[in-house]
Amino acid sequence: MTSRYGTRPTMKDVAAAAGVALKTVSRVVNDEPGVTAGTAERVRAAITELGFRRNDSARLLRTGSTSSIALLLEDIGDPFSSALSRAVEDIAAERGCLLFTGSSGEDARRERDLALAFCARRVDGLVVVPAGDDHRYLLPETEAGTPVVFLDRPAGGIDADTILSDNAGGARDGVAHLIRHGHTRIGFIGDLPRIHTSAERLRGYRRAMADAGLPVDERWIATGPTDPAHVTAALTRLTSAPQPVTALFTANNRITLAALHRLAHHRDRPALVGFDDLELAELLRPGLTVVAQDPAALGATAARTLFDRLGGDASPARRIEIPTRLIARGSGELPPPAR
Amino acid sequence: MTSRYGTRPTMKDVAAAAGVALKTVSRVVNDEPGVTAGTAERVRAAITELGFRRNDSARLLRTGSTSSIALLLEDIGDPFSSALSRAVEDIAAERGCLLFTGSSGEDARRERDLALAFCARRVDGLVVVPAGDDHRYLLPETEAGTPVVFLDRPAGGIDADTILSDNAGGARDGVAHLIRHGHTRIGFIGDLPRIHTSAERLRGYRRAMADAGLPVDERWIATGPTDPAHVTAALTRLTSAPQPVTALFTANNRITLAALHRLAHHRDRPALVGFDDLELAELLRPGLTVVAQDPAALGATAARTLFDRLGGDASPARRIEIPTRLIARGSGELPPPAR
DNA sequence: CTGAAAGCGCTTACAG
DNA sequence: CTGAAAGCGCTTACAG
Repeated sequence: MTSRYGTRPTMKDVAAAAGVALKTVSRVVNDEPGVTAGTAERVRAAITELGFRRNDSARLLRTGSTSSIALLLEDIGDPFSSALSRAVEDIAAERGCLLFTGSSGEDARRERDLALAFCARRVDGLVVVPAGDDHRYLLPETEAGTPVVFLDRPAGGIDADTILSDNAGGARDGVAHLIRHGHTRIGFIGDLPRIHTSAERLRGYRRAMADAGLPVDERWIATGPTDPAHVTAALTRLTSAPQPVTALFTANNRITLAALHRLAHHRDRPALVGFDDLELAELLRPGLTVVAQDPAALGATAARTLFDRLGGDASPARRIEIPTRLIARGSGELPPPAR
Repeated sequence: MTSRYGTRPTMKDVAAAAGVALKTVSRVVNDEPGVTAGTAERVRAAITELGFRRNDSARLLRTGSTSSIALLLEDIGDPFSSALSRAVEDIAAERGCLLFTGSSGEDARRERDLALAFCARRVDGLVVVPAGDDHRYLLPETEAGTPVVFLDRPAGGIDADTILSDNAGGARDGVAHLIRHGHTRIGFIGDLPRIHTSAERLRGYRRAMADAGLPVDERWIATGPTDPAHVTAALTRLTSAPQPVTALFTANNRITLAALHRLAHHRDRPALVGFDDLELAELLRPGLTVVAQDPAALGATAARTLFDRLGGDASPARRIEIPTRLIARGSGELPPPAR
């Protein structure tokens, strides 16, 4: 143990200790053929004695690939992002790839800074959950051969692989479910309409209503910020109108949560279907009926697409929609009040 | 745009294009002084024209630090791990550090492989949520100057900074809460006792009972695997004995979840306090009373400790306990049945 | 089977 | 103000 604190032995040190050339050490470390058993033994002894461990960053600089990819999320701390991460990590691990993760916090500027920082590290590829809507800043990177796959939301200004949930189809299914249970006046509470997922879910709502031949009163549709105060206000407006809605479709988990809080003390609860599943949904009374996304499939598909590109797939950019699943647990099967 | 696909321009290319030396390009890229405005302008033009972006991996090889740290979790996909990640990422970002994350899946072997892979990349430091109980494999790394901070569970065979929840104190608070509400026969359902957090929480249970002068019947204590089947069996045993317990302390979120499922159809529900908070806990009827950990504080403290070490702090290894918080919502305030 | 030289893309240390 | 040389820790390409 001669290593001074903070100084690591290099192949050069090992070579000197074993009385061989650098290249011979490299051969032993990498299990390359062409080293006598005796020489290899001497080298291994020196490696153990010095506590040598190969510097992979140096190795990878020479090699050209970094064996790492980056995943840029909205917020690694939320359950949806973390489920995506796990799926991406598993696929990366199969390929011997390490994973950088980073959170944009919905800030387009931070998304850009992080993405470019990852590219500057020369990650082999990038999976991005977009925060902003202009991704032309990534064009030089993709042109230089760093593949980028967009996840959960579409990118702007760049033609690249995109993996999305079937937002419109899922919302349509959820609303159709409410219609099947006798509802005709159905409210929609959603996020800002400029957000792609939000617009798609609203489209699904309209489609379900149209498919059933039901008219839509525009006052039944509330889009805007998803903080509890706004959601609560929208909910009150929809349920206390002269002709109140008898059912609600809440278009994401934050909205569903706020609505549940508001409805907890509500008599004559409207039926409710939410987009996104929640942890204790089946333990509520009534159980919460949801349109669940499949984050594991989203993440895995994004990662596989990325590795396909790294493997040389040069076909046109793909756009893949992952199906959602309706889980009926009670709240979506409440009948409308008898008139 | 002369970049061929897959080939990135280097400082050498920029230098040639601008008709200057490599070093001058470096100066411009790094905003170092000592370049005339005109020269700098020529260099910048060449950078833009070629689409040059500095290779930070190469830079960092020369510099010695990688400006990255790694966080090794049990499973990035679970809410506790992801909350830790976010906290660590925020502190790392303040320092301009990128974050590798990886999941051991509770497998000691995988923990080791991942930790050493990160060390081989020469991350500046490592935060590890232990899966195994022998971490001597990290001794050469810490000796070589790579600081390691252990999080959520203690390490084995290595003297290093450790950040833990106050598991014993939290469990004691939860059980004392049940005692204050009139319970004397209180069941404990916990994980395998060889797991540190599990043993500590059991210790807290015993302490609360002893502090109140209450005897403990060993049949009230069930430790073992935390799959729903085992938990349900334990629960049935505890609540259907001749002298059943009137209250339960469930020692982690998986156990609490399984217990809630089992109790949903139960008349004369026992009071319940769970260790770990759950997302919809306050919307249940009764609301779920919990002892909540503070993953944000755990992660932030671990990351700060790591950066203290990187900043040169060479004081003895620290062991920091983060307080828990009792959140009363109803289930823990149910009285024992009148006799 | 073994090794000396060149190079991955940068920064450091020094000279003009 | 500018640059030529050496070096970070490895691998590649080639020679003996």
